[in-house]
Amino acid sequence: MSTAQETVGDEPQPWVEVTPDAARRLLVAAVEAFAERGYHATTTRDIAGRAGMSPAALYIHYKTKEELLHRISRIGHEKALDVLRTAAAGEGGPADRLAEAVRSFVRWHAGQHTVARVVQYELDALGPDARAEIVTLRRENDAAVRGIIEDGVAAGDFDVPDVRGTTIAVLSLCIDVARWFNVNGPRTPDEVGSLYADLVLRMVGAAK
Amino acid sequence: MSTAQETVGDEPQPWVEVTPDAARRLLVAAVEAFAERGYHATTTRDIAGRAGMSPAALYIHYKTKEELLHRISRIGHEKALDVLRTAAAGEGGPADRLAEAVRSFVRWHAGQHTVARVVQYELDALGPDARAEIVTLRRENDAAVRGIIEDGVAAGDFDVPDVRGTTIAVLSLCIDVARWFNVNGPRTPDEVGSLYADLVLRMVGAAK
DNA sequence: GGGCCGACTAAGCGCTCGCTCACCTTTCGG
DNA sequence: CCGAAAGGTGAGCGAGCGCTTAGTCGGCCC
Repeated sequence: MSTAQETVGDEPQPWVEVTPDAARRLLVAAVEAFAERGYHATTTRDIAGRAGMSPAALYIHYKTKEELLHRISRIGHEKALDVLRTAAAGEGGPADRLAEAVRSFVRWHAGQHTVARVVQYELDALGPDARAEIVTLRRENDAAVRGIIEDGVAAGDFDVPDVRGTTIAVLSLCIDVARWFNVNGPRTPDEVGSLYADLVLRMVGAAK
Repeated sequence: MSTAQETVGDEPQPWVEVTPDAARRLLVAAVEAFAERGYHATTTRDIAGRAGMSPAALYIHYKTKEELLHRISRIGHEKALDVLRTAAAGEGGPADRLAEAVRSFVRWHAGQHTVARVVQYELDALGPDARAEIVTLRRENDAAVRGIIEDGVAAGDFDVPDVRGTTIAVLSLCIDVARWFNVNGPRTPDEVGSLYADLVLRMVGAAK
């Protein structure tokens, strides 16, 4: 998944797998619109307009407005999960791996906060089938983080009385970055990632 | 604000200040509907129906659908802020006060997660004036938490390299409880509150 | 008992929504 | 040079939206 050429300069271009070009432009426009106003407040006319096309053009590439959201959600979740798993599978002890996982997961949620907002907060607008699929992906996030924490506890590096609860808290902390992060704020995604990695190591009682 | 009789049995009835009775029933119905489906996906017919009234009845008590959201947001924020401030002004050292603040703030967000969800995630549906008013209330949350952390640092009880960043993280952690908390899940609001109080004390490096 | 006033409803207005359809261009293999 | 396929447009349909209006009903003061 990360093998494709996905960056141009230092700006991530996470939609190269969406073809043809018009379909990608529509999808990028939808991400912007959904993140700004929410799924239900966004009109198909608005999406098409941002992509420089007529309202009818949307229906050549997508069956419904909901399909757009579904595609965005699936791709977004897969990207985030990929980022998390790569870090979780890295070298070093549990503390290093947890720190790196949090750092990169947070960096993604801050840097891609428009996508992340759509992915995290518009889930309920999906129908039952699509929602079920996304929920499955989400559980894998949980499993990845819990795995590292369990490793740390087993190795005696962490002191965590409630592994499941702490896992939820760590993920919740990272995900909520998408809600409050502001591009014009004082912090870069990198800085937030480092701060949060430090905070999470404290939460799990990582030995210095 | 907390002087009124606001509990019946052990269930909070946070809307006693809304009169007359029909206006309160509409507001409670709106909270349920907004929390379930989101503001934009909720229709005035749905709200009125849940309150057992005709669609037109809504407009006798509220000028617009947005006024309903505004009222809910303001009251909800005031309640949460009240809970937080009461704990922050309590006795004991910074660690005790921070733990109690987190415990009760989290308990509120879990127990009242329908209200909290509306309050936290539907802010953008408000017009500029109403939003500005709510943002002001939110900053007071921030100030309350930051105050305790600064006290702890000054007293030498906490070890916090980045006070502002840590404040954001602590509040973010508490607020996000409203998103994931599930009444049918394994944890009570009390249990989540205690878990989170412990995690936050670790985040600020509170001396044992 | 009569008149008034606040609470509520049935009906529906004007509008915008998601989506469709008839038609127009461009591209390209044979 | 032709015909089909792919990608696009302008106009507009049916539905459902937020909200209004005209009128009904019941309680209350004189």
